[in-house]
Amino acid sequence: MIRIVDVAREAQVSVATVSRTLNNSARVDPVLAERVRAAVQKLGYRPNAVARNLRRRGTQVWALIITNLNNPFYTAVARGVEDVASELGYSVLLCNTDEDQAKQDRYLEVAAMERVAGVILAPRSDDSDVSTVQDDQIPLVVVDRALRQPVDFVTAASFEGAVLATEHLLRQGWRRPACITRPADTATAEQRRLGYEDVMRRHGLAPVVRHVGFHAGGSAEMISALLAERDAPDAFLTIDSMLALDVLGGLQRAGLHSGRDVGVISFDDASWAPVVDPPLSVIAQPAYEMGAEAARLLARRVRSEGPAEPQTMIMSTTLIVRGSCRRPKR
Amino acid sequence: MIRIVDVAREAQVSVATVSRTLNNSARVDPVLAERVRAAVQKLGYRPNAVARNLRRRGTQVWALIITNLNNPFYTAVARGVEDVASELGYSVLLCNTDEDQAKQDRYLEVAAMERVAGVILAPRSDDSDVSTVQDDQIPLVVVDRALRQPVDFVTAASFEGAVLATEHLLRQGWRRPACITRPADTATAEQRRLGYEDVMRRHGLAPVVRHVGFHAGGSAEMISALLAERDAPDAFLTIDSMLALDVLGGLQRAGLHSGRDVGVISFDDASWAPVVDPPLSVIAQPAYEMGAEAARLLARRVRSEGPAEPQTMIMSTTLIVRGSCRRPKR
DNA sequence: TTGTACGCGTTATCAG
DNA sequence: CTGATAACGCGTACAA
Repeated sequence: MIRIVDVAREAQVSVATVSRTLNNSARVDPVLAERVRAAVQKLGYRPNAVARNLRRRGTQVWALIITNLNNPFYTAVARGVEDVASELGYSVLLCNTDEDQAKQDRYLEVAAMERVAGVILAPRSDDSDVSTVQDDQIPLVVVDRALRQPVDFVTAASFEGAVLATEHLLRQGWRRPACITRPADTATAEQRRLGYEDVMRRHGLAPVVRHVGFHAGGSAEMISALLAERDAPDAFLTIDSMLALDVLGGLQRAGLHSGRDVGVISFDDASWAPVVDPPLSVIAQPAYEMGAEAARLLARRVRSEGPAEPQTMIMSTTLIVRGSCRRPKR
Repeated sequence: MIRIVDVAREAQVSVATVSRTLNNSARVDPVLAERVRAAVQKLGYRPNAVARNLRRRGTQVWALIITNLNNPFYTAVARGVEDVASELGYSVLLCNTDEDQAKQDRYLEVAAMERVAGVILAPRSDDSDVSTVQDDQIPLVVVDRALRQPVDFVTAASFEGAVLATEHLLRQGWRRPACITRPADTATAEQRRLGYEDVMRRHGLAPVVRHVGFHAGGSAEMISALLAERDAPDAFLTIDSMLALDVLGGLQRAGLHSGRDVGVISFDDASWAPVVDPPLSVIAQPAYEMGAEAARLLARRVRSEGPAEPQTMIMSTTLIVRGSCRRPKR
């Protein structure tokens, strides 16, 4: 490996001068600077970031910890984070917890040990423990799912989105919409369920709620069973696009058609939503922008800018009406 | 920040003993070891990975550089890599190049500077420059898309998959299948096109090929135009699932139905494939396993095991027949 | 403006 | 088995 001293020797200057030219950290005689650059070129020198980080007592790396890389919502968030990060000169350590609390804890531990400059976390549960990074004063921005404790937080208006969706369903004439959601310790899912139940209550209707674990496998049976009940739901609100897929599959097996026999609406505007038949109505979240905003907020924290109190940023959701909620007159 | 010396003082031992107990690198008197562990606990000590990496002259981090985080194929690969990595005690630096050669080069540079232990790369083009990591002797495994030069490489049988797909189309009675593919410097896309053309030629049919750039926007128009031609294709083979979405959208706008008016088959078994109407036939790649195998191969390279010559691993693809290729008798 | 020398926090070597 | 100490490669006071 070729070190800074090698460059210094080649350029006939001191290591300090090499360091200074490479980091523009002080004025350097243009002649020497040129010699340094030539030597760097000639030797193919590449600064050792590890040593630099040790000396600087800090890295240029962020950790982004999400629960499911297969969820297009999170990959969109990740792209938002990544774009802003690379713009600002940070690298992103992307960690996938698989909705596993233990894995999440391990990643937080790794982040702390690697002395990352900041962490963006989509927590598994609303009482996830984040003391690992907090104790080390590592800036943390929570994204998507709220934590019980006050922290910097970027999310979408889940409750309102669910209200929008449920009201749209009822407006079309569906009377027994069900809400397919995720475990109750998932903040976002819970907000959506509450929004749904709120509308149902106001309309004097009985909520029908089903919770589906993340490591599915059972949701297909659950949906088929639900469809076979005596007072089966006549519509569905699913709180993420993977659950929408499950419901669509269930309808298919039952020989039912959305936009005709049942209404379907889901959170997240997946890329396939406009292409299924009929196209799926959705509550879209600005996923990419959420990631980008979380990143910008983190950047401010890393630079210790802005107010000290935790910031919360709630981005609005959009109802996109397609065909899957239609209810023909009968 | 709390350092190893603080622990040593608290436990009334030397730093060497602390280090040894924490790394199990040598026998330590159980009594002292217990005192160390107690001190670690009490002080909340967490080893500084940056310092460790400097001293050990190496990290426990891999870089995974892919072209598009939104492509479910690559997220599946990433999961495979990540699972094996975390099993083996490595962290993964996930980088998204957005099909941008310059971004890819920057990430390779970052990987080299961060002294990652290894790199897994899905290159933008078949003549991407990987000398940045090769010069520094950083083990490299290329995944999915081949490079012109010999390197460790894990991929799926693209040519054969395309042959399978095209023959299936013809078997159903379609006579003018078109191939919608990606730029010709994308090794995998090119293999698929060649497989398609090979079958067409053997059947004495004229190939119809369209290349679509990655930053789409134009593919919708292209497909609509293609559909409007005099001798419009009566079937489509798309080489990835995003192109399939484009084709399905085009058919929808043209009022055509797959599995009736046209046949459609695509590479990659996306999660939505079984749910569109009719369900989409596909050539499935073992994406997760490809990632896992690439990771295992990289792990061997990092440990300098196995033969020195570049290894190539070609995993087989599977034709999954659903409804989208059906051709009713007329 | 330049160079020398020390320290960042660990691990590994070498005496004891 | 333990402890003192020299690296690891870089950035930056401080002195020149």
